[in-house]
Amino acid sequence: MNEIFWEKLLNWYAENGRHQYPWRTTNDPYHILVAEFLLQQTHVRKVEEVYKQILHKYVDIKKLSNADVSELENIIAPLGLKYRATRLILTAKEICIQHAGEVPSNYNDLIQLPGIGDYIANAILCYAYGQPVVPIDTNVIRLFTRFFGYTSNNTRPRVDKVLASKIRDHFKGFKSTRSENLAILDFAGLVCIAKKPHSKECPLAQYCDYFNSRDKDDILG
DNA sequence: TTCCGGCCGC
DNA sequence: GCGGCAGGAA
Repeated sequence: MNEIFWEKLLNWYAENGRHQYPWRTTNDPYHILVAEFLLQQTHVRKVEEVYKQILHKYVDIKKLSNADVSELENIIAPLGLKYRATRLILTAKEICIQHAGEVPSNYNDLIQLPGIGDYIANAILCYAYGQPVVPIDTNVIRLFTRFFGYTSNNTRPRVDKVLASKIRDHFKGFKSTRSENLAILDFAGLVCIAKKPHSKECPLAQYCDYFNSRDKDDILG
C-alpha cells in the first residue's frame, strides 16, 4: 500500500504541483527561512507578494537583522500575525551574531531561534539543506490519518510523537524528501482538503481508508 | 490550552 | 457570517 500511495501521489504532483512559487525554485537558506515564517497559518495566495517585497527590501539576512520593526510589520500586516516581524528580525540578528550570518543547518541550533519550532526547523533542513527529514503539519496529519486510517489519542495530533513516528516510517529510504513533502502539501491543499475532500477526482480514493470507510454515495453525490 | 489575525471560499 | 489556514509561544 505504501508503494501505491507514493506512486499515485507523485504522479499527481508531477501534473498538478504548484511548482511556480518562488521559494520552490531556490534552496537559499535565507529565502527559505523568510518563506516559512510567512507561510505559517497563512493561506498561500497572498504570501508571494509579501515574500517578494521582503526579499527586495532586505536583500540578505544582514539587512533584515537591521530592519525597522514597524516597517516590516506593515509589509506583513495583510497576512495577519504581524508579531512575526519582531521574531523574524530577532532570528536574523541571532543568526548574524551567533552563526556568522549562516542559517544553521542542524535542528538543535534552529529550534532555539525565536519563531522557529519543530516544523520550520525541519522545513529549513529539507528545502534549504536537502536533508531527508519530514516537517509535519496539519496537511501531513490529515492526509496520512485519512489514507492509512491512523488515529491519535492526542487532542492535538500535530504534536503526537507516536503518530509522527508512524508517518516518518513511510519516508524511509528516500535520499531527499523534498518532492514528497511538497507533493503532500499541494495534494492536501487542493484535493484532500479539510472540509469536503475532492474524492471524486482523487487518484488515491480507491485505496483510501477514509474513503472506503464511509458512504460513497454521500461523498460522490 | 489559548491566543494570534487578515483573508477567502462557501 | 463562519471555518480554516506550510505553527509557535506563553
